[in-house]
Amino acid sequence: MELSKTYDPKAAEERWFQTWIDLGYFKADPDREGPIFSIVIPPPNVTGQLHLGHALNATLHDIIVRTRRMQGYNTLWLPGTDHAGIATQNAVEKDLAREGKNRHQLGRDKFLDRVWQWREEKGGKILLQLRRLGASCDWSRERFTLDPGLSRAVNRTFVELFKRGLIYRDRRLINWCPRCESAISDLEVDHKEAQSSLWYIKYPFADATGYVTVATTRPETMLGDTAVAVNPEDDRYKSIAGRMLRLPLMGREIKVIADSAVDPKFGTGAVKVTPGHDLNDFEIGKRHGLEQIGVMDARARMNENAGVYQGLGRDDARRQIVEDLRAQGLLEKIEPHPNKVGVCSRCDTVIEPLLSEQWFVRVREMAERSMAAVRDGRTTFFPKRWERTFFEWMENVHDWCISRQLWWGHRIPAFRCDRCNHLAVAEERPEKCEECGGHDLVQDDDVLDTWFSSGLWPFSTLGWPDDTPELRKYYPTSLLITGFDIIFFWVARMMMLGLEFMDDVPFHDVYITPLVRDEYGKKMTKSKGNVVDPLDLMNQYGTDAVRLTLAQLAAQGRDVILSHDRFAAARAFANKIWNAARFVIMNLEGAPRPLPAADRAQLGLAERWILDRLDAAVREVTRAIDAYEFNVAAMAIYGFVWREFCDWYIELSKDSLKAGGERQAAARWVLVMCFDRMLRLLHPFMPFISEEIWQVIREYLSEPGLSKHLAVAKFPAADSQGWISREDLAAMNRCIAATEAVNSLRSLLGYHPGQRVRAVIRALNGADLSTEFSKWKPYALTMAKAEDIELLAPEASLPAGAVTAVLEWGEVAVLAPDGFDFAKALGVVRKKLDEVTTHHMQHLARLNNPDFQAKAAPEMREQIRERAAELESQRKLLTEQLRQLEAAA
RNA sequence: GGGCGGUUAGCUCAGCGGUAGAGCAUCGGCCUUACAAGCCGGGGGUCGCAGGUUCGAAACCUGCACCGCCCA
Repeated sequence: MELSKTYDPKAAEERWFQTWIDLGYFKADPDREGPIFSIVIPPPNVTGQLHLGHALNATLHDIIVRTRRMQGYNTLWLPGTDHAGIATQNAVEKDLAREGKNRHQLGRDKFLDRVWQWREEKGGKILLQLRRLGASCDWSRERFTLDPGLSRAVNRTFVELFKRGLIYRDRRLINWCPRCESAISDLEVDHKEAQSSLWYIKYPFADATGYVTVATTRPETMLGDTAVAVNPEDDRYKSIAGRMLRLPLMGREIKVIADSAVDPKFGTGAVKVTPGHDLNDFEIGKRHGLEQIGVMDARARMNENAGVYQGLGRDDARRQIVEDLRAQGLLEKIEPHPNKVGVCSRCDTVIEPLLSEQWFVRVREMAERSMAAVRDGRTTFFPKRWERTFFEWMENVHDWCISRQLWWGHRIPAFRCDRCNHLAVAEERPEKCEECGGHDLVQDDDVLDTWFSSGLWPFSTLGWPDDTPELRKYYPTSLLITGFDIIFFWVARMMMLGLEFMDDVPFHDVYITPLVRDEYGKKMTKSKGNVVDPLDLMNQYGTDAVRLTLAQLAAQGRDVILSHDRFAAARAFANKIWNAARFVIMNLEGAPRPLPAADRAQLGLAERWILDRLDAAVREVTRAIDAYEFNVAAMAIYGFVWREFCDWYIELSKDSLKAGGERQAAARWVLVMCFDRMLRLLHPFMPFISEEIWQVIREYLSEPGLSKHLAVAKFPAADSQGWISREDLAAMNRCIAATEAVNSLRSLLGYHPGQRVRAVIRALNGADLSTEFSKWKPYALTMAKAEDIELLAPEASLPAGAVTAVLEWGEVAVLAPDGFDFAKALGVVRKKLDEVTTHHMQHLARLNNPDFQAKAAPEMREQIRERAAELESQRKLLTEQLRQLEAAA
């Protein structure tokens, strides 16, 4: 097969993904034997578009999933999306608005039809994008939170929690988005810095004997005031506690109360209390039995409790109220005041704390169980420190408001009897009222928070509440990979609900991915316009290169900062592998298929060395993946492929390949062997190019039961016997060091790259390297383009007219060309001498330090002593060398 | 206000108690038939600052500065 000169990612990407799917490689089979590895995708928003966070997340998922699959695990990676209540409803409402319509005109059923239609046409695009990335999910098991099965799980959960007394209904102050016209959870409120004002308002005493000035950031809510509060320790106000005030504009009488929650340093130290519109005031109100008056409606317009202001929006009301207070002489002053306002994380509208009747989940006990599970290590976070974040939130968790005043979502399974007002909570609509037997049952209008259904994801997707083989086999899942911003929203909910309903944690490990930032370290957001589209990157660099780059950048506990250079480097790497493959394949021309295995006892030093290096890479990559050190794994493969296999072994193999016979056969076998295992190692990171190449290599392999595709081939394991002795490994390292020294000298001496040179080597301290030298001399000759390299006797002197490099174990000298200006070499030698001298001094200082002698570990003392001796020899050689150069120059 | 993380070569990051590393970029030399998305070679860092612990600190402790994030 001919391979083109550069790698074309497009062709391979299109070819293989569909093949893998068609052959069902990614399908999980609960009946299969083997250890289990299961993972459910953090369901992206059905409205979502792939961004780099998803791309990173999916890449890491795929790396570990492919690895486990190749390692023979019974593997499940289950994909899907969530219905994203507010986001999706917003998207469709926007479409409607463009047509000049709104959902109320359509009515609930028609509107829902429309959302489903939208979902069919535009939703779930992100899953296609994940396929493009190569995600090896079991696509036949794709789930959606509003699927019938998952909806049944939601109903069951709701009813059960209700029965267990963990779901209740209550009227309290909740975060209300006046644009979405729905309650939202604390977590869906973002706090934004705003430059606001502090209004100082005079509240006259009811008996007209003066006034108290209160400071407020929200004058419009004063219409709902039911008290003014002061701190009981505040001497300024001690005398007025208990007196009555007349609320301006409204005229009703309110009391001055003392409550320690009041901060005497804020404003005047006296604050208005509005239990109907402020969470703190709500708490104060409860303590003092104050009335709660809501003065706004669902769209944050003033309501019937707002007197003459009824009908005004809250901003207009504020202006009007301030105006009226001013006119009545009750506005003392206005001060600028930086303030944090809560806004809806979905639509940026300022949140209104609103009194309303909602459904809540009591989470305390479930939170305790979740924390215990993490404390016991039944679930472990990577990196570990995120456990703290998890605990902090769990410890301070409030009951979870789960009802949303939306249409798109799971409708709450609660039914109210029109006749007797009895409320029944049931999975299915009851035939008749269990109290009065009436037939007019009205289902609750509200739907559930999307996270309520997402919280069931690890088991609802596996068939719960039915006892399915999937559920039994794949729950608890092995691993969850997600971003830290989701720990509260989702991880916490899954933990609570998993423990509550499955009596076991939903996952054993939680890997928290880094956050992806742009090249300037800024968070990518649409509003900043610095969003990089992963699909553009894939088109530009190839999917494999994007994946490898993301893996390389994913260091635990750090943000990922994008760099185009890194993507380009990964693309270069893909090309490097491609060309290495071309080399190997060209040299297999005429070789038998499969190749006969070489006799390992007959393998040369270089062959045993590269096989050993490969094993080292296999061990390191395996270890790193197990530890979720994706960057380390990626770099280990990169280093092996490029620095060891390509730079050294391929070059060394050329002589053997030319030699023909046994040597050629052995080199071919080693090349194929290395390439095969290298590709297997690489496959989880770069699935497309590895499969593309492997298909060609495969014909030369003779493994029993060899799979048709790399996607399901066995992941490599290091050879148990080992390929090389300690001595031979050291010898090969000396070969490499000597070669590098010769090349360095070639460059210093100004030899043309093609020109052959003569070099000599002399071991330090009388060591005899003659045996090993005979083994590696041919390699050094090739790699250093040397005409000859001679190993000198330890006592022999170096030839005149040569320049020397000093290594740890000896020196290497290359003859200078005619007319070489030796002065050029002086700088290099001086620098080296300085370096060695400095180190030598440091070592001597330590050895001469009595404390070091007394306290350092014996092995350390020995090590330093040896090293000092080595440095001293080097110093002598360099000094001598310098003297000679000075004489020659 | 409470908490977390970061600060190491121009850039992006490893290293986390005993000779300061990688990749990219940069500079010099090469079109050496696998690869110029390449090959060979070189330069480049008082490891944020100040104390402390230690025979020994980039690493451990304390404080500070700056950057980023989370929670209130």
